[in-house]
Parts: sequence; C-alpha cells; structure tokens
Amino acid sequence: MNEFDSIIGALAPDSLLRALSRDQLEGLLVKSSRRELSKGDVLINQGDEDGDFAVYLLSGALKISFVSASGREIILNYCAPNELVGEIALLDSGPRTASVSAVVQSEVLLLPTKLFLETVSTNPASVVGVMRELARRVRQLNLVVESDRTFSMGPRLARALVRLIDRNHSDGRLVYSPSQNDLGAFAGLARENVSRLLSEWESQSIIARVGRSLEVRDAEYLELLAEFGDDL
Amino acid sequence: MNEFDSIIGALAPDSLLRALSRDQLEGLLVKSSRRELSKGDVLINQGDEDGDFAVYLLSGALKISFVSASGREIILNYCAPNELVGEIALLDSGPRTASVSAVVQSEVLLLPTKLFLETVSTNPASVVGVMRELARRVRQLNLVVESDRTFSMGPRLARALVRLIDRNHSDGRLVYSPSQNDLGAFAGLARENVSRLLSEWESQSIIARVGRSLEVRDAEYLELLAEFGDDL
DNA sequence: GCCCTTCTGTGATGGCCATCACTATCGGGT
DNA sequence: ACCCGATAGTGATGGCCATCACAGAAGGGC
Repeated sequence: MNEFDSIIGALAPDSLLRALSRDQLEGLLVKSSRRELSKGDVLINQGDEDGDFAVYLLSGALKISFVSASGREIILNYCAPNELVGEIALLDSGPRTASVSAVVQSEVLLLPTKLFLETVSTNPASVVGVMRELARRVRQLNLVVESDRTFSMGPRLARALVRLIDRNHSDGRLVYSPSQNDLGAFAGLARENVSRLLSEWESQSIIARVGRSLEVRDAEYLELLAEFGDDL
Repeated sequence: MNEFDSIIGALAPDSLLRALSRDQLEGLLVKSSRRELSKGDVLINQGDEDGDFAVYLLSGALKISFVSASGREIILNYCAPNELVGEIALLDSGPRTASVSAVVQSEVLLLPTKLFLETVSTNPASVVGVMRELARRVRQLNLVVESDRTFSMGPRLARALVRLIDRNHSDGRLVYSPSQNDLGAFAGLARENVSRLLSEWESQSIIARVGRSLEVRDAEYLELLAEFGDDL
C-alpha cells in the first residue's frame, strides 16, 4: 500500500487513466500534484503561457470558458469528475485559449505535459482513449455550431440543459446549477431571455426550481426540443 | 522501388503519415485503396454506418459538411492536401456525423480504421501528430462558436475567407472558390448577404473577382476584421 | 447554339432577440 | 441583523439579418 492507492482506487472504472499500467500510472502520479479548489478558484487563465500541465478532475465540477473579442463570455463546457481538461494546450504549445475554473469545491490532479504525453503515447490502449475523448469534443462542438446557427432560443437553451443533466441520477437534477448569466453564456443567449424561457417552462412543469437550483422534470420534452429544434 | 514509392514520395514533409516508419507505412498502404474523385463526388454520407475507413487527401480539395435538423447545410471545413479526414467516426463507431465530398478533382487514400489505429497507436511520434491534428480542430471550432455568437456578418465572412486563403501562394488566391451559397454555409449567413458583402468589399478593392473565383487583395484588412470583429 | 440549371444582384419586409432600464429578491459575510 | 453585491423578473425598443421575391447572368451538357 503506497500513497497513491487512494487516488488510484478512486478512479472511475472507465477513467482514461485506467488504461495505463500500474507502473506508468505511479510514474505519472509521482510527478503530478493534487490540488483542492474552492468554488470560484481559477486554475487556468485564458492567455496563460504555462501550457505545461493538463488537468484531471477527481471530484467537483469545472467550467471551461473564454472571453470573445467582443468581451462576452462563452462557456464551452462543464466538466464532471474523471474528465481530462486542458490537453489542447499540451499539443501546440501556444497560450491557453480558454480559462478553467471550479464552480464547486473540487479536487484536481495536475499532470505534467511532457511526461503525460510520453506515457500516453507509449501505451496504445490509452492513446485510443485520449483520441476518443478529443473526438467526442469535436462532435460536441459540431452540435453547438449547428444549434447556434439554426435553432432559436428555446431549443438552444434546451440543449444546454440536457447537457447539464446528471446522468448518475434518474431524477432530473443537474450536475451543476449555473446562474442565468452562465446558462446564457453556455447556450448562447442573453440572460434576460434565459429568465423568460425558464419562467415559461416552469409554468408548464417542464422544469422546477428547488431553491436556486433547477431540476428537469420533463427531460423527454427538452430532448425533443434539443434534437429537432423549432419544427418540433 | 516498389509500387508505393510514388505515393510515399509525394507525401508532404510535414505529413502526418511521415511519422510512421517505412515498414509501417507500407503495411498500411497495402491495405489501403487509392481513389480518384471528380468534382462533386460524395465520399462519405452523413448517416453512413461504414465508419471503417479514414480519408487521407493526396491532392485536390474536400468539403466537410452536414445538414442540420432544420435542413440547412453547414460547412465545417474545406480540406487541403495532406490532411486527414473522417477519423472522428473511427473512434466511436457511430454513424458518420458529416458528409465528405470533393469540390474539385481529387485523389484520396482510404485507410482502414482498425489497421490505421493500430499502426498509429504503436508509434508514439505519429500519435502526437494525430492528437495535435484533433486539437487543432477543436481550437478551430472554438473560434467558429465565438464568431457565430458575437460577430456580425462582416467579420464572420472575413473569417471564412481568411480560412480559405491559400498559404502556398502570396497572392491572395483561395484554395478553392466556393459559390456564395457555400460561402454562406461556411460562414453562417444567408447567401443574399454574402452577395451584398462581397460587392461592397469589391468596390473597396479588398477583394477582387477573376471570372467566378475570388482573390483576396487586402488580406490584412480581412484578418483584422476576423480577429477583432465589429469593434475594429 | 441553345436550353436549363445553377449562380448572382438587389430591394422590401418582418421577426427574433440583444440591449436598455428598471425593480425586486436573494444570499452570505462580518 | 444588516448591507451590499450578485442574481433574477419584465416591459419597451430597435437593429440585425433571414427570408421572400424577383430579374439577370453564367455555365455546361448534348
């Protein structure tokens, strides 16, 4: 029993890191650092030149966002535990193109770029895992472009909510309940309209509000809206 | 001298495939097929279940596009020679999410999924190359989301044109001159407005038209527009 | 050369949604 | 308990741009 057992034991069965051998994993962990984040802590700032680590989320939730040339925030994704983040900058040594911050108390591993790439690239099984993850992200972004271009507000917000549904529970709770502001930055619409839509959906019992957080009551409806857009 | 020498010799110096060893490359090529495409030929159809090959573009130009739920075409990218295409479906065995077609006469290699993945994943150098390529694509899509959400027509079209500038020549020719319809589907605006903007830019000598194809005369202006949007 | 399809130019119209301008409410820190 | 910043509700306004409706031009296949 060594000091990494608790980390390794806590890795999800489908974790990307699980594809590594025990030795590789320990070799990586010994050079990595573990870090606690409080709500709101910023881990990576858009523009940082320190692309020398990737982030593996152990627990909590992260927000990936950037500020566009026009000054508006765009939220690209919310991350759940066992996801890898920030590996884009690993690959082309430019400045970070997005910021990463904790939206709830979180625990992360900071993996050193070079070692991580070396370890992964010499392990065929984990290579495919990482590539799969990147591919998933490309697909997701394709969907965002689709909805931004061709959907009206309702379906766009529906997609955002569906993406936030916590698949670990069957009630409609979200992995994280963002403010209307953040929901807008995630779905691509103005905060005021988020407010209007949520009110409308609440009155139709499609969603509910418990305290300040949302719950999806009629996921099926939102999923239809998210899939087919306005011509539902 | 064997039958693959002509292909291998023609690979660009920075080609992804160059990272493979001679043996690996030949092993891959012997299982691959080469194909000629005429303008308009469709290589992959959105929805196809045959995710069993990736495409490597030897010469010509390809268009990657899909049709949104609302029926409108969205063009994700135009590919230049030595690019890898269609590897997303390799990684998560679902149906193809986009179509690929030739916009000019083209030559492609069809690489069998399984062998390609095996070959690449056992070659650390090429792994990094492929991952880098995926990362580039994620970055590109982030930029598309940014411009779709926060830029007006002008800057959006400017970005599309800048992406089409042929970097192999210093005059402002494009790698491929799409119709206004396609430009619209690429930049995310209506064909009519593409027409209006191009006319305006032509009168300002920012672009020029030779026959049916465009040339960028003031790339710097378009790049500024593309970078800073309306508040230029 | 001639049709017919595809592409292009340009005005008019209207709808969607961002923005502005408030007020109201919440929450958490000391 | 109190304040203050962050969050949320809601109407009014206007601008951007998609859409519609044509007409004209170009191209290419036989």
